[in-house]
Amino acid sequence: MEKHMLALQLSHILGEPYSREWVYEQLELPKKESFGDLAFPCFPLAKEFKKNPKLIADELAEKLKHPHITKAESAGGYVNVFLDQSFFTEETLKEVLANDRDYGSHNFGAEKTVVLDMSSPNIAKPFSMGHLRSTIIGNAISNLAEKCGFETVKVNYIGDYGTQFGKLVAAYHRWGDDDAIQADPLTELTRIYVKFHEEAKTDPTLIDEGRTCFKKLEDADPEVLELWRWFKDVSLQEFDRIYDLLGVTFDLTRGEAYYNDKMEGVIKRIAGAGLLEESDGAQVVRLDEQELPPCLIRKSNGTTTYATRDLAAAIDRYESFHFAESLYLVGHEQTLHFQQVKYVLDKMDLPWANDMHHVPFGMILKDGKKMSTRAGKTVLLEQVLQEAIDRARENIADKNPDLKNQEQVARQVGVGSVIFHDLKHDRTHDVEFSLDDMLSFEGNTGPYVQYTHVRTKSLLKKAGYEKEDAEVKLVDEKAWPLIKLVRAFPKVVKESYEQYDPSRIAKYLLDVSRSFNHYYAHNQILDSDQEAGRLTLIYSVNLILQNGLEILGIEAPDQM
RNA sequence: GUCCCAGUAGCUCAGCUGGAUAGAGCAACAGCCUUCUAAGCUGUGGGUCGGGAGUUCGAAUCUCUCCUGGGACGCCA
Repeated sequence: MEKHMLALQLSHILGEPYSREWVYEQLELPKKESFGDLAFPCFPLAKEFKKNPKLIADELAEKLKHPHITKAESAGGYVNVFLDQSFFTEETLKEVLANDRDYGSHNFGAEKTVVLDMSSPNIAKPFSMGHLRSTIIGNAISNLAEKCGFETVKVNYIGDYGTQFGKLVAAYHRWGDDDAIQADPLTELTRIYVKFHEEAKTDPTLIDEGRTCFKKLEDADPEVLELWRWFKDVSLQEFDRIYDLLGVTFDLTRGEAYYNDKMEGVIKRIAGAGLLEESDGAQVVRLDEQELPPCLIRKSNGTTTYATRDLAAAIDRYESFHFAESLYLVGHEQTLHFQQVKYVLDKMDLPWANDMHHVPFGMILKDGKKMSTRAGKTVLLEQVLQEAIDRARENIADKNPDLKNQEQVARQVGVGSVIFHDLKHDRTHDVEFSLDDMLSFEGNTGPYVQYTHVRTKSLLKKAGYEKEDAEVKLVDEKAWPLIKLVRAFPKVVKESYEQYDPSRIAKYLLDVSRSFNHYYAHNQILDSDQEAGRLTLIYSVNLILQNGLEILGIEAPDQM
């Protein structure tokens, strides 16, 4: 609101050709506290006025008068504006108290549904760090969507189909060991899957054998079907353990195989729309106008592809949920695939195809290279989580040995550090895997934010703070940077959702934490002359940290 | 070969869709616990924003080009 206010004032002074909107776009947040709270650069005006920007700034600063602006000064071609701190402090604290737990929420998503395709691990393969990104980012975006008023449907689209399972079955026929699979399913299944690919290097007939086995699966051969079910069951059990640890739930867990009997119908629809063409014995949809390679619908041996299944799934999702947005939390490397799927639906005259968005993310690299199951080069998420929890436990024993619920807090902090580490990075960038980095509890980390939350909680508890007798008046120059951050929260939530970018929340929480800790270290809060007002500020910070961590899917313990 | 993405401090990353002296954290070094949890705070050192050209009042940010790394490019998903 202060930005609109200033834009209006400046536009008024400048006159007709300079609209409020234009001025609003020009306004910036100064980089330094000493430059005030808002700044208007005068360089664009210099040319038109044929005047030195400094002179323009001088004049504007002189003319700018408003009850809620305490000072306007000209510096380096800018008009630096200082806001009335006590007025805006009071406004901010009132706003927080009025909304309380809903502070930062919006309702522009009301009556609309967002479907998220997330996590989507492949059965018979270990849950890797790569799946973590999809799970964690998807979960956070889902939480953001709910903050904005949307209904969400989280779908775990399990990879339980395709030639890879033919290969797995073929591998099982050769080297399968039932006892070993019972004992440690994913490890054993991965072992024979890796072995299959190694052997296939010298014996290419194995690949055909795999394809044949998949064909049998698609034709519902009882023996193959039985194996497939078994692999699937044991895998899902393993995945559930991890979802429990992460605290992530789904509204729908559905495998690709679910769409098996819907394939022919979809293919008929595509053909009916006159899109299907024969090519090298396979059936494809050409996407020449989009300058994309054709989308493969049916392979030459008659089996379907994952594109076909994604098409069937997309149609099914629309018919089930009539989504406003359908998001796919899937790695960067599948960008082309989702473009193809979208265009095929578009060509089928399904207008909602435009509401589908691939939300890509970068890969987790090991020594600068992609980690691949086939090469047996993956880092297992569960081991990482356990290691994180162990380190958190050691920390507690060292720093707060009398803490109650140590095991629970160790879990919250350990898991929180892993989740936060993932979410603080720009979604689309690749990240180099580093255990030490991920399990660090100092600096820009999840535990740092959690610890800050604990501090606010502890202050409120000690003071016996009650929201009912909150004081919204606070004159405290030192608190101003923190107040400004509190003010920004709703906007950060909105932008974070619109950009599908949880890292904005993570970075914001670090800013809030840093600002709070600085304030905390330099100002007495309890038993100070403005204790009541300061506590309301602490309450606001507490609310934001708790809310923000919740959005990221991280728990906030009261003590640690 | 074609297309896409990235390159910022020793390391990991920010940099708000073109603006003021490019910022955090880690690591290193030096301080701060008889006061609200030291998982914290304060300070120091550390940069040719991959190279080059262009656009303009102004470029880490936009355009072009080159270098480097990564990814994708119908019968894997």
